[in-house]
Amino acid sequence: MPSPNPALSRKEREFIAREELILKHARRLLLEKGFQAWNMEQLAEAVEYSKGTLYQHFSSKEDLVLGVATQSLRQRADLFEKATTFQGKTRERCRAIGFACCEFAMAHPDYFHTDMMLKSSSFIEKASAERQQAHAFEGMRCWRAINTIIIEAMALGDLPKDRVTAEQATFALVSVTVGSHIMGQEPNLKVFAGIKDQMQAVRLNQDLICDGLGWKPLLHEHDYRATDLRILKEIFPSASKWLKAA
Amino acid sequence: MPSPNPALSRKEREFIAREELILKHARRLLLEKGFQAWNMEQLAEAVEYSKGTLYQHFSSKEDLVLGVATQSLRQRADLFEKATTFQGKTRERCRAIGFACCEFAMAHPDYFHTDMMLKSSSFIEKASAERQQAHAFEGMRCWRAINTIIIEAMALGDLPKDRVTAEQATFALVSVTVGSHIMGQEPNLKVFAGIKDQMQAVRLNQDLICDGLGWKPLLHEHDYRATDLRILKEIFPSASKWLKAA
DNA sequence: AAATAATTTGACCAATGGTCAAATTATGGC
DNA sequence: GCCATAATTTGACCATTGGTCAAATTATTT
Repeated sequence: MPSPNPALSRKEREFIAREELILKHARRLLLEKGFQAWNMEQLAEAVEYSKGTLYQHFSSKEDLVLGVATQSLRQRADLFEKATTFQGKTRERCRAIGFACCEFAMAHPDYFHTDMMLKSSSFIEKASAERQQAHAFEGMRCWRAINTIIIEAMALGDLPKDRVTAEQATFALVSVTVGSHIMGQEPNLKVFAGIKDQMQAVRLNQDLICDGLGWKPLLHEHDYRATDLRILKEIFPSASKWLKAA
Repeated sequence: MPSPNPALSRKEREFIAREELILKHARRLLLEKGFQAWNMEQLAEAVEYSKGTLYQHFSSKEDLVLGVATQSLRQRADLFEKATTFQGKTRERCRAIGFACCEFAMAHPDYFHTDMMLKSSSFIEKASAERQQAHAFEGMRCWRAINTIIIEAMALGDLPKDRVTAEQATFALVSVTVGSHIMGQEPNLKVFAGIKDQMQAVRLNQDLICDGLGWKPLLHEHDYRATDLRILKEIFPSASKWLKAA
Protein backbone atom coordinates (compact mmCIF):
# COMPACT_ATOMS: atom_id res chain seq x y z
CA MET A 1 0.00 0.00 0.00
CA PRO A 2 1.74 3.20 -1.10
CA SER A 3 1.30 5.98 1.41
CA PRO A 4 -0.08 9.30 0.10
CA ASN A 5 2.60 11.63 -1.14
CA PRO A 6 2.22 15.04 0.54
CA ALA A 7 4.04 16.74 -2.36
CA LEU A 8 0.97 16.19 -4.51
CA SER A 9 -2.10 18.39 -4.48
CA ARG A 10 -5.40 17.16 -3.09
CA LYS A 11 -6.70 16.78 -6.64
CA GLU A 12 -3.76 14.66 -7.64
CA ARG A 13 -4.07 12.52 -4.55
CA GLU A 14 -7.76 12.01 -5.21
CA PHE A 15 -7.01 11.06 -8.79
CA ILE A 16 -4.49 8.45 -7.70
CA ALA A 17 -6.80 7.11 -5.02
CA ARG A 18 -9.59 6.73 -7.54
CA GLU A 19 -7.31 4.94 -9.96
CA GLU A 20 -6.46 2.49 -7.23
CA LEU A 21 -10.14 2.02 -6.47
CA ILE A 22 -10.83 1.24 -10.11
CA LEU A 23 -7.92 -1.17 -10.29
CA LYS A 24 -9.07 -2.88 -7.11
CA HIS A 25 -12.53 -3.56 -8.47
CA ALA A 26 -11.22 -4.49 -11.91
CA ARG A 27 -8.92 -6.99 -10.24
CA ARG A 28 -11.85 -8.53 -8.38
CA LEU A 29 -13.93 -8.81 -11.55
CA LEU A 30 -10.97 -10.28 -13.42
CA LEU A 31 -10.48 -12.87 -10.72
CA GLU A 32 -14.16 -13.75 -10.47
CA LYS A 33 -15.10 -13.67 -14.15
CA GLY A 34 -12.03 -13.56 -16.36
CA PHE A 35 -11.79 -10.94 -19.09
CA GLN A 36 -14.97 -11.27 -21.08
CA ALA A 37 -17.72 -11.87 -18.56
CA TRP A 38 -17.92 -8.30 -17.27
CA ASN A 39 -18.15 -4.91 -18.93
CA MET A 40 -17.11 -1.37 -18.26
CA GLU A 41 -20.63 -0.39 -17.23
CA GLN A 42 -20.58 -2.93 -14.41
CA LEU A 43 -17.18 -1.75 -13.30
CA ALA A 44 -18.40 1.87 -13.35
CA GLU A 45 -21.31 0.89 -11.11
CA ALA A 46 -19.01 -0.97 -8.75
CA VAL A 47 -16.73 2.03 -8.26
CA GLU A 48 -19.71 4.40 -8.22
CA TYR A 49 -18.45 6.53 -11.07
CA SER A 50 -19.63 6.69 -14.65
CA LYS A 51 -18.09 4.97 -17.62
CA GLY A 52 -16.70 8.22 -18.97
CA THR A 53 -14.66 8.73 -15.82
CA LEU A 54 -13.06 5.30 -16.20
CA TYR A 55 -11.79 6.39 -19.58
CA GLN A 56 -10.00 9.33 -18.02
CA HIS A 57 -7.75 6.82 -16.32
CA PHE A 58 -7.52 4.05 -18.89
CA SER A 59 -7.52 4.27 -22.66
CA SER A 60 -9.25 0.92 -23.11
CA LYS A 61 -10.40 -2.18 -21.29
CA GLU A 62 -7.12 -3.80 -22.27
CA ASP A 63 -5.21 -0.86 -20.84
CA LEU A 64 -7.08 -1.33 -17.58
CA VAL A 65 -6.28 -5.02 -17.41
CA LEU A 66 -2.65 -4.30 -18.12
CA GLY A 67 -2.77 -1.85 -15.22
CA VAL A 68 -4.01 -4.59 -12.92
CA ALA A 69 -1.36 -6.99 -14.15
CA THR A 70 1.43 -4.48 -13.72
CA GLN A 71 0.33 -3.76 -10.15
CA SER A 72 0.64 -7.48 -9.45
CA LEU A 73 3.92 -7.79 -11.26
CA ARG A 74 5.33 -4.96 -9.18
CA GLN A 75 4.52 -6.87 -6.03
CA ARG A 76 6.14 -9.92 -7.55
CA ALA A 77 9.31 -7.96 -8.25
CA ASP A 78 9.23 -6.55 -4.72
CA LEU A 79 9.04 -10.06 -3.30
CA PHE A 80 11.83 -11.27 -5.57
CA GLU A 81 14.11 -8.45 -4.52
CA LYS A 82 13.28 -9.02 -0.91
CA ALA A 83 14.17 -12.70 -1.35
CA THR A 84 17.58 -11.89 -2.76
CA THR A 85 18.52 -10.30 0.57
CA PHE A 86 18.40 -13.71 2.27
CA GLN A 87 21.69 -14.46 3.96
CA GLY A 88 23.05 -17.79 2.75
CA LYS A 89 24.56 -19.73 -0.10
CA THR A 90 23.62 -18.69 -3.62
CA ARG A 91 21.36 -21.68 -4.13
CA GLU A 92 19.61 -20.94 -0.88
CA ARG A 93 18.92 -17.45 -2.10
CA CYS A 94 17.62 -18.87 -5.35
CA ARG A 95 15.35 -21.01 -3.23
CA ALA A 96 14.14 -17.90 -1.42
CA ILE A 97 13.04 -16.55 -4.78
CA GLY A 98 11.19 -19.79 -5.35
CA PHE A 99 9.26 -19.15 -2.15
CA ALA A 100 8.70 -15.54 -3.17
CA CYS A 101 7.21 -16.74 -6.40
CA CYS A 102 4.84 -19.10 -4.61
CA GLU A 103 3.91 -16.47 -2.06
CA PHE A 104 3.01 -14.24 -4.97
CA ALA A 105 1.09 -16.90 -6.86
CA MET A 106 -1.05 -17.64 -3.83
CA ALA A 107 -1.88 -13.97 -3.38
CA HIS A 108 -2.63 -13.56 -7.10
CA PRO A 109 -4.19 -16.81 -8.32
CA ASP A 110 -5.32 -15.19 -11.56
CA TYR A 111 -2.07 -13.50 -12.46
CA PHE A 112 -0.60 -16.05 -14.82
CA HIS A 113 -3.80 -16.36 -16.82
CA THR A 114 -4.02 -12.62 -17.20
CA ASP A 115 -0.39 -12.41 -18.15
CA MET A 116 -0.85 -15.05 -20.83
CA MET A 117 -3.64 -12.95 -22.32
CA LEU A 118 -1.31 -9.98 -22.40
CA LYS A 119 1.16 -11.90 -24.51
CA SER A 120 -1.24 -11.77 -27.41
CA SER A 121 -0.06 -8.84 -29.51
CA SER A 122 -3.59 -7.93 -30.55
CA PHE A 123 -4.38 -7.53 -26.87
CA ILE A 124 -1.45 -5.58 -25.51
CA GLU A 125 -1.36 -3.28 -28.53
CA LYS A 126 -4.62 -1.80 -27.32
CA ALA A 127 -2.98 -0.63 -24.12
CA SER A 128 -1.17 2.67 -23.79
CA ALA A 129 2.54 2.82 -24.47
CA GLU A 130 3.22 4.06 -20.94
CA ARG A 131 1.59 1.08 -19.33
CA GLN A 132 3.29 -1.30 -21.74
CA GLN A 133 6.61 0.16 -20.69
CA ALA A 134 5.78 0.00 -16.99
CA HIS A 135 4.87 -3.66 -17.34
CA ALA A 136 8.08 -4.49 -19.16
CA PHE A 137 10.01 -2.67 -16.46
CA GLU A 138 8.55 -4.71 -13.60
CA GLY A 139 9.08 -7.91 -15.59
CA MET A 140 12.69 -6.95 -15.99
CA ARG A 141 13.08 -6.48 -12.25
CA CYS A 142 11.99 -10.09 -11.68
CA TRP A 143 14.32 -11.33 -14.37
CA ARG A 144 17.25 -9.35 -12.96
CA ALA A 145 16.71 -10.64 -9.43
CA ILE A 146 17.22 -14.19 -10.68
CA ASN A 147 19.96 -13.30 -13.10
CA THR A 148 21.98 -11.49 -10.44
CA ILE A 149 22.02 -14.50 -8.14
CA ILE A 150 23.02 -16.77 -10.99
CA ILE A 151 25.90 -14.53 -12.01
CA GLU A 152 27.10 -14.44 -8.44
CA ALA A 153 26.75 -18.23 -8.17
CA MET A 154 28.92 -18.63 -11.24
CA ALA A 155 31.49 -16.19 -9.91
CA LEU A 156 31.68 -18.09 -6.61
CA GLY A 157 31.93 -21.46 -8.34
CA ASP A 158 28.62 -22.75 -6.95
CA LEU A 159 27.26 -22.98 -10.48
CA PRO A 160 29.42 -24.43 -13.28
CA LYS A 161 29.99 -21.99 -16.12
CA ASP A 162 30.84 -24.57 -18.76
CA ARG A 163 27.36 -26.03 -19.25
CA VAL A 164 25.24 -22.97 -19.91
CA THR A 165 25.56 -19.20 -19.82
CA ALA A 166 24.09 -17.17 -16.97
CA GLU A 167 21.33 -16.02 -19.30
CA GLN A 168 20.47 -19.54 -20.38
CA ALA A 169 20.27 -20.59 -16.75
CA THR A 170 18.03 -17.64 -15.96
CA PHE A 171 15.82 -18.45 -18.90
CA ALA A 172 15.55 -22.06 -17.74
CA LEU A 173 14.47 -21.04 -14.24
CA VAL A 174 11.98 -18.50 -15.48
CA SER A 175 10.52 -20.95 -17.97
CA VAL A 176 10.09 -23.81 -15.56
CA THR A 177 8.51 -21.50 -13.01
CA VAL A 178 5.95 -19.97 -15.33
CA GLY A 179 5.26 -23.31 -16.97
CA SER A 180 4.71 -25.01 -13.64
CA HIS A 181 2.32 -22.35 -12.43
CA ILE A 182 0.28 -22.52 -15.62
CA MET A 183 0.22 -26.28 -15.90
CA GLY A 184 -0.50 -26.59 -12.21
CA GLN A 185 -3.79 -24.81 -12.79
CA GLU A 186 -4.89 -27.28 -15.46
CA PRO A 187 -7.54 -29.38 -13.73
CA ASN A 188 -6.99 -32.50 -15.84
CA LEU A 189 -3.26 -32.45 -15.35
CA LYS A 190 -3.58 -31.87 -11.64
CA VAL A 191 -5.63 -35.02 -11.29
CA PHE A 192 -3.41 -37.21 -13.42
CA ALA A 193 -0.20 -35.89 -11.95
CA GLY A 194 -1.64 -36.36 -8.49
CA ILE A 195 -0.76 -32.81 -7.48
CA LYS A 196 -2.02 -31.94 -4.05
CA ASP A 197 0.14 -28.95 -3.22
CA GLN A 198 0.64 -26.93 -6.37
CA MET A 199 3.31 -24.67 -4.90
CA GLN A 200 5.35 -27.64 -3.79
CA ALA A 201 5.20 -28.93 -7.37
CA VAL A 202 6.51 -25.59 -8.67
CA ARG A 203 9.39 -25.61 -6.24
CA LEU A 204 10.24 -29.23 -6.98
CA ASN A 205 10.55 -28.37 -10.66
CA GLN A 206 12.78 -25.43 -9.83
CA ASP A 207 14.95 -27.79 -7.80
CA LEU A 208 15.19 -30.18 -10.73
CA ILE A 209 16.44 -27.36 -12.97
CA CYS A 210 18.95 -26.24 -10.34
CA ASP A 211 20.21 -29.81 -9.93
CA GLY A 212 20.37 -30.15 -13.70
CA LEU A 213 22.48 -27.00 -13.81
CA GLY A 214 24.77 -28.55 -11.19
CA TRP A 215 24.10 -25.74 -8.73
CA LYS A 216 25.88 -26.70 -5.50
CA PRO A 217 24.89 -27.90 -3.03
CA LEU A 218 22.63 -30.30 -4.89
CA LEU A 219 19.31 -31.27 -3.40
CA HIS A 220 20.62 -34.45 -1.76
CA GLU A 221 23.85 -32.88 -0.58
CA HIS A 222 22.27 -30.45 1.82
CA ASP A 223 19.46 -30.26 4.34
CA TYR A 224 17.25 -27.70 2.63
CA ARG A 225 14.51 -28.25 5.18
CA ALA A 226 16.48 -26.07 7.56
CA THR A 227 16.98 -23.46 4.84
CA ASP A 228 13.28 -23.43 4.06
CA LEU A 229 12.37 -22.86 7.67
CA ARG A 230 14.76 -19.94 7.83
CA ILE A 231 13.48 -18.44 4.57
CA LEU A 232 9.90 -18.64 5.78
CA LYS A 233 10.74 -17.22 9.15
CA GLU A 234 13.07 -14.44 8.03
CA ILE A 235 11.72 -13.41 4.65
CA PHE A 236 8.10 -14.46 4.48
CA PRO A 237 6.81 -14.72 8.04
CA SER A 238 3.25 -14.32 6.79
CA ALA A 239 3.65 -17.54 4.85
CA SER A 240 4.07 -19.71 7.91
CA LYS A 241 1.16 -21.82 6.69
CA TRP A 242 3.66 -23.62 4.49
CA LEU A 243 5.74 -24.87 7.35
CA LYS A 244 4.10 -28.26 7.45
CA ALA A 245 4.20 -28.64 3.65
CA ALA A 246 7.84 -27.64 3.35
CA MET B 1 -4.83 -34.82 -44.17
CA PRO B 2 -7.61 -37.34 -43.51
CA SER B 3 -8.72 -39.11 -46.67
CA PRO B 4 -12.47 -39.08 -47.41
CA ASN B 5 -14.33 -41.95 -45.82
CA PRO B 6 -16.41 -43.75 -48.48
CA ALA B 7 -18.79 -45.05 -45.81
CA LEU B 8 -20.20 -41.55 -45.49
CA SER B 9 -22.76 -40.04 -47.82
CA ARG B 10 -21.86 -37.24 -50.18
CA LYS B 11 -23.66 -34.80 -47.91
CA GLU B 12 -21.69 -35.91 -44.91
CA ARG B 13 -18.42 -35.72 -46.77
CA GLU B 14 -19.27 -32.24 -47.98
CA PHE B 15 -20.12 -31.18 -44.45
CA ILE B 16 -16.78 -32.43 -43.15
CA ALA B 17 -14.90 -30.82 -46.02
CA ARG B 18 -16.58 -27.52 -45.31
CA GLU B 19 -15.76 -27.74 -41.63
CA GLU B 20 -12.13 -28.25 -42.53
CA LEU B 21 -12.27 -25.27 -44.86
CA ILE B 22 -13.67 -23.12 -42.07
CA LEU B 23 -11.04 -24.32 -39.64
CA LYS B 24 -8.30 -23.68 -42.17
CA HIS B 25 -9.32 -20.06 -42.64
CA ALA B 26 -9.98 -19.55 -38.94
CA ARG B 27 -6.48 -20.82 -38.24
CA ARG B 28 -5.02 -18.36 -40.70
CA LEU B 29 -6.90 -15.44 -39.16
CA LEU B 30 -5.92 -16.57 -35.68
CA LEU B 31 -2.27 -16.71 -36.70
CA GLU B 32 -2.36 -13.36 -38.48
CA LYS B 33 -4.53 -11.38 -36.09
CA GLY B 34 -5.01 -13.22 -32.79
CA PHE B 35 -8.49 -13.68 -31.40
CA GLN B 36 -10.02 -10.24 -31.34
CA ALA B 37 -8.93 -8.56 -34.54
CA TRP B 38 -11.24 -10.48 -36.86
CA ASN B 39 -14.94 -11.26 -36.82
CA MET B 40 -17.29 -13.98 -37.97
CA GLU B 41 -18.43 -11.89 -40.94
CA GLN B 42 -14.89 -11.72 -42.27
CA LEU B 43 -14.44 -15.43 -41.82
CA ALA B 44 -17.74 -16.07 -43.60
CA GLU B 45 -16.53 -14.00 -46.53
CA ALA B 46 -13.21 -15.83 -46.61
CA VAL B 47 -14.84 -19.25 -46.83
CA GLU B 48 -17.55 -17.90 -49.18
CA TYR B 49 -20.44 -18.94 -46.97
CA SER B 50 -22.69 -16.84 -44.80
CA LYS B 51 -22.39 -16.29 -41.09
CA GLY B 52 -25.42 -18.48 -40.40
CA THR B 53 -23.71 -21.45 -42.00
CA LEU B 54 -20.68 -21.06 -39.76
CA TYR B 55 -22.97 -21.46 -36.78
CA GLN B 56 -24.15 -24.83 -38.09
CA HIS B 57 -20.67 -26.08 -37.45
CA PHE B 58 -19.64 -24.12 -34.38
CA SER B 59 -21.72 -22.96 -31.47
CA SER B 60 -19.65 -19.83 -30.88
CA LYS B 61 -16.47 -18.08 -31.88
CA GLU B 62 -14.82 -19.71 -28.89
CA ASP B 63 -16.01 -23.13 -30.03
CA LEU B 64 -14.43 -22.47 -33.41
CA VAL B 65 -11.11 -21.48 -31.90
CA LEU B 66 -11.17 -24.56 -29.71
CA GLY B 67 -11.71 -26.58 -32.88
CA VAL B 68 -8.59 -25.07 -34.42
CA ALA B 69 -6.59 -25.71 -31.27
CA THR B 70 -7.74 -29.32 -31.03
CA GLN B 71 -6.75 -29.95 -34.64
CA SER B 72 -3.28 -28.70 -33.79
CA LEU B 73 -3.12 -30.65 -30.57
CA ARG B 74 -4.04 -33.84 -32.43
CA GLN B 75 -1.04 -33.33 -34.68
CA ARG B 76 1.09 -32.76 -31.62
CA ALA B 77 -0.09 -36.01 -30.10
CA ASP B 78 0.56 -37.81 -33.40
CA LEU B 79 4.12 -36.50 -33.43
CA PHE B 80 4.64 -37.46 -29.79
CA GLU B 81 3.43 -41.01 -30.38
CA LYS B 82 5.56 -41.28 -33.48
CA ALA B 83 8.55 -40.17 -31.43
CA THR B 84 8.01 -42.87 -28.82
CA THR B 85 8.67 -45.49 -31.50
CA PHE B 86 12.30 -44.39 -31.74
CA GLN B 87 14.63 -47.33 -31.11
CA GLY B 88 17.05 -46.51 -28.34
CA LYS B 89 17.55 -45.85 -24.65
CA THR B 90 14.65 -44.37 -22.73
CA ARG B 91 16.27 -40.96 -22.48
CA GLU B 92 16.93 -40.98 -26.19
CA ARG B 93 13.24 -41.61 -26.77
CA CYS B 94 12.41 -38.77 -24.40
CA ARG B 95 14.68 -36.64 -26.53
CA ALA B 96 12.79 -37.72 -29.61
CA ILE B 97 9.66 -36.29 -28.00
CA GLY B 98 11.58 -33.09 -27.41
CA PHE B 99 12.22 -32.89 -31.13
CA ALA B 100 8.60 -33.75 -31.84
CA CYS B 101 7.55 -30.87 -29.66
CA CYS B 102 9.82 -28.43 -31.50
CA GLU B 103 8.74 -29.76 -34.87
CA PHE B 104 5.19 -29.07 -33.80
CA ALA B 105 5.91 -25.63 -32.40
CA MET B 106 7.54 -24.56 -35.65
CA ALA B 107 4.55 -25.72 -37.67
CA HIS B 108 2.11 -24.03 -35.26
CA PRO B 109 3.76 -20.84 -34.01
CA ASP B 110 0.49 -19.57 -32.60
CA TYR B 111 -0.54 -22.71 -30.78
CA PHE B 112 0.69 -21.94 -27.29
CA HIS B 113 -0.86 -18.50 -27.26
CA THR B 114 -4.19 -19.90 -28.33
CA ASP B 115 -3.94 -22.67 -25.78
CA MET B 116 -3.27 -20.15 -23.02
CA MET B 117 -6.46 -18.34 -23.97
CA LEU B 118 -8.36 -21.59 -23.73
CA LYS B 119 -7.23 -22.03 -20.16
CA SER B 120 -9.42 -19.13 -19.13
CA SER B 121 -12.62 -20.76 -17.88
CA SER B 122 -14.79 -17.91 -19.17
CA PHE B 123 -13.42 -18.70 -22.59
CA ILE B 124 -13.59 -22.46 -22.82
CA GLU B 125 -17.00 -22.60 -21.18
CA LYS B 126 -18.43 -20.98 -24.29
CA ALA B 127 -17.33 -23.95 -26.37
CA SER B 128 -19.42 -27.08 -26.81
CA ALA B 129 -18.96 -29.98 -24.41
CA GLU B 130 -17.99 -32.30 -27.27
CA ARG B 131 -15.13 -30.13 -28.39
CA GLN B 132 -13.99 -29.61 -24.81
CA GLN B 133 -13.82 -33.35 -24.42
CA ALA B 134 -12.00 -33.85 -27.72
CA HIS B 135 -9.39 -31.30 -26.67
CA ALA B 136 -8.86 -32.93 -23.31
CA PHE B 137 -8.47 -36.28 -25.06
CA GLU B 138 -5.69 -35.09 -27.36
CA GLY B 139 -3.97 -33.38 -24.45
CA MET B 140 -4.06 -36.65 -22.59
CA ARG B 141 -2.41 -38.45 -25.50
CA CYS B 142 0.57 -36.07 -25.29
CA TRP B 143 0.77 -36.50 -21.56
CA ARG B 144 0.60 -40.30 -21.82
CA ALA B 145 3.35 -40.47 -24.44
CA ILE B 146 5.75 -38.82 -22.01
CA ASN B 147 4.44 -40.66 -18.97
CA THR B 148 4.83 -44.05 -20.65
CA ILE B 149 8.50 -43.49 -21.42
CA ILE B 150 9.14 -42.28 -17.90
CA ILE B 151 7.48 -45.33 -16.37
CA GLU B 152 9.57 -47.57 -18.59
CA ALA B 153 12.71 -45.63 -17.70
CA MET B 154 11.99 -46.19 -14.02
CA ALA B 155 11.32 -49.87 -14.57
CA LEU B 156 14.63 -50.26 -16.43
CA GLY B 157 16.54 -48.31 -13.80
CA ASP B 158 17.51 -45.48 -16.16
CA LEU B 159 15.54 -43.08 -14.01
CA PRO B 160 15.81 -43.23 -10.20
CA LYS B 161 12.50 -43.86 -8.49
CA ASP B 162 13.47 -42.49 -5.11
CA ARG B 163 13.54 -38.79 -6.02
CA VAL B 164 10.17 -38.23 -7.63
CA THR B 165 7.20 -40.24 -8.82
CA ALA B 166 6.64 -40.94 -12.49
CA GLU B 167 3.80 -38.42 -12.47
CA GLN B 168 5.93 -35.73 -10.87
CA ALA B 169 8.62 -36.31 -13.47
CA THR B 170 6.05 -36.10 -16.25
CA PHE B 171 4.64 -32.91 -14.80
CA ALA B 172 8.12 -31.42 -14.64
CA LEU B 173 8.85 -32.19 -18.28
CA VAL B 174 5.49 -30.91 -19.46
CA SER B 175 5.84 -27.73 -17.43
CA VAL B 176 9.32 -26.88 -18.58
CA THR B 177 8.37 -27.51 -22.17
CA VAL B 178 5.28 -25.34 -22.19
CA GLY B 179 6.98 -22.66 -20.13
CA SER B 180 9.96 -22.55 -22.45
CA HIS B 181 7.81 -22.23 -25.53
CA ILE B 182 5.80 -19.42 -24.02
CA MET B 183 8.71 -17.51 -22.56
CA GLY B 184 10.71 -18.06 -25.73
CA GLN B 185 8.14 -15.97 -27.57
CA GLU B 186 8.50 -13.02 -25.20
CA PRO B 187 10.44 -10.47 -27.23
CA ASN B 188 12.07 -8.76 -24.22
CA LEU B 189 13.21 -12.01 -22.70
CA LYS B 190 14.55 -13.28 -26.00
CA VAL B 191 16.81 -10.27 -26.27
CA PHE B 192 18.05 -10.36 -22.70
CA ALA B 193 18.53 -14.10 -22.64
CA GLY B 194 20.34 -13.87 -25.95
CA ILE B 195 18.17 -16.56 -27.48
CA LYS B 196 18.92 -17.10 -31.14
CA ASP B 197 17.42 -20.53 -31.69
CA GLN B 198 14.28 -20.80 -29.64
CA MET B 199 13.83 -24.53 -30.17
CA GLN B 200 17.35 -25.21 -28.99
CA ALA B 201 16.53 -23.29 -25.82
CA VAL B 202 13.46 -25.45 -25.24
CA ARG B 203 15.43 -28.65 -25.64
CA LEU B 204 18.22 -27.41 -23.41
CA ASN B 205 15.70 -26.80 -20.65
CA GLN B 206 14.28 -30.28 -21.14
CA ASP B 207 17.81 -31.65 -20.81
CA LEU B 208 18.30 -29.75 -17.59
CA ILE B 209 15.15 -31.31 -16.13
CA CYS B 210 16.21 -34.79 -17.27
CA ASP B 211 19.66 -34.31 -15.75
CA GLY B 212 18.04 -33.03 -12.59
CA LEU B 213 15.93 -36.16 -12.47
CA GLY B 214 19.11 -38.22 -12.83
CA TRP B 215 17.92 -39.78 -16.06
CA LYS B 216 20.80 -41.89 -17.36
CA PRO B 217 22.80 -41.38 -19.40
CA LEU B 218 23.26 -37.78 -18.31
CA LEU B 219 24.00 -35.10 -20.87
CA HIS B 220 27.78 -35.28 -20.39
CA GLU B 221 27.88 -39.06 -20.21
CA HIS B 222 26.75 -39.71 -23.72
CA ASP B 223 27.20 -38.34 -27.22
CA TYR B 224 23.68 -37.13 -27.89
CA ARG B 225 24.74 -35.50 -31.13
CA ALA B 226 24.69 -38.93 -32.73
CA THR B 227 21.26 -39.60 -31.20
CA ASP B 228 19.93 -36.32 -32.49
CA LEU B 229 21.08 -37.06 -36.01
CA ARG B 230 19.36 -40.44 -35.90
CA ILE B 231 16.13 -38.96 -34.49
CA LEU B 232 16.03 -36.34 -37.21
CA LYS B 233 16.80 -38.84 -39.92
CA GLU B 234 14.53 -41.64 -38.77
CA ILE B 235 11.61 -39.86 -37.13
CA PHE B 236 11.49 -36.34 -38.53
CA PRO B 237 13.21 -36.41 -41.91
CA SER B 238 11.37 -33.24 -42.90
CA ALA B 239 13.10 -31.42 -40.07
CA SER B 240 16.57 -31.83 -41.52
CA LYS B 241 16.95 -28.07 -41.37
CA TRP B 242 17.90 -28.51 -37.73
CA LEU B 243 20.94 -30.61 -38.48
CA LYS B 244 23.36 -27.73 -38.27
CA ALA B 245 21.74 -26.33 -35.12
CA ALA B 246 21.70 -29.68 -33.34
C1' DA C 1 -22.50 36.22 -6.29
C1' DA C 2 -21.14 35.92 -10.76
C1' DA C 3 -17.83 34.21 -14.08
C1' DT C 4 -14.81 30.88 -15.34
C1' DA C 5 -12.54 26.57 -15.25
C1' DA C 6 -12.46 21.71 -14.35
C1' DT C 7 -14.75 17.53 -13.90
C1' DT C 8 -18.38 14.15 -14.38
C1' DT C 9 -22.04 12.17 -16.69
C1' DG C 10 -24.93 9.12 -19.56
C1' DA C 11 -27.18 9.35 -24.04
C1' DC C 12 -25.41 7.95 -28.12
C1' DC C 13 -22.57 5.52 -31.78
C1' DA C 14 -20.36 1.73 -34.19
C1' DA C 15 -18.91 -2.84 -34.17
C1' DT C 16 -19.94 -7.53 -33.60
C1' DG C 17 -21.45 -12.22 -31.79
C1' DG C 18 -25.40 -14.66 -32.44
C1' DT C 19 -30.54 -15.79 -34.20
C1' DC C 20 -34.16 -17.15 -37.24
C1' DA C 21 -37.84 -16.45 -40.68
C1' DA C 22 -37.62 -16.29 -45.42
C1' DA C 23 -35.39 -17.59 -49.63
C1' DT C 24 -33.03 -20.92 -52.05
C1' DT C 25 -31.68 -25.38 -53.37
C1' DA C 26 -32.00 -30.37 -53.36
C1' DT C 27 -34.75 -34.60 -53.33
C1' DG C 28 -38.34 -37.80 -54.52
C1' DG C 29 -42.66 -39.28 -56.57
C1' DC C 30 -45.33 -39.38 -60.61
C1' DG D 1 -40.45 -32.48 -66.80
C1' DC D 2 -43.14 -30.85 -62.89
C1' DC D 3 -44.79 -30.38 -58.51
C1' DA D 4 -44.49 -31.08 -53.41
C1' DT D 5 -41.76 -31.64 -49.71
C1' DA D 6 -37.57 -31.55 -47.14
C1' DA D 7 -33.12 -29.71 -46.25
C1' DT D 8 -30.02 -26.08 -46.45
C1' DT D 9 -28.38 -21.41 -46.84
C1' DT D 10 -28.85 -16.69 -46.25
C1' DG D 11 -28.52 -11.94 -44.43
C1' DA D 12 -31.55 -8.70 -42.14
C1' DC D 13 -32.10 -8.11 -37.53
C1' DC D 14 -31.26 -8.10 -32.37
C1' DA D 15 -28.78 -7.40 -28.04
C1' DT D 16 -24.60 -6.37 -26.00
C1' DT D 17 -20.77 -3.55 -25.22
C1' DG D 18 -16.40 -0.78 -25.85
C1' DG D 19 -15.74 3.85 -26.52
C1' DT D 20 -17.02 9.15 -27.39
C1' DC D 21 -18.41 13.77 -26.38
C1' DA D 22 -21.65 17.65 -25.71
C1' DA D 23 -24.16 18.98 -21.91
C1' DA D 24 -24.69 19.19 -16.99
C1' DT D 25 -22.63 19.53 -12.72
C1' DT D 26 -19.27 20.91 -9.47
C1' DA D 27 -15.25 23.53 -7.97
C1' DT D 28 -12.44 27.69 -8.10
C1' DT D 29 -11.49 32.43 -8.71
C1' DT D 30 -12.54 37.21 -8.83
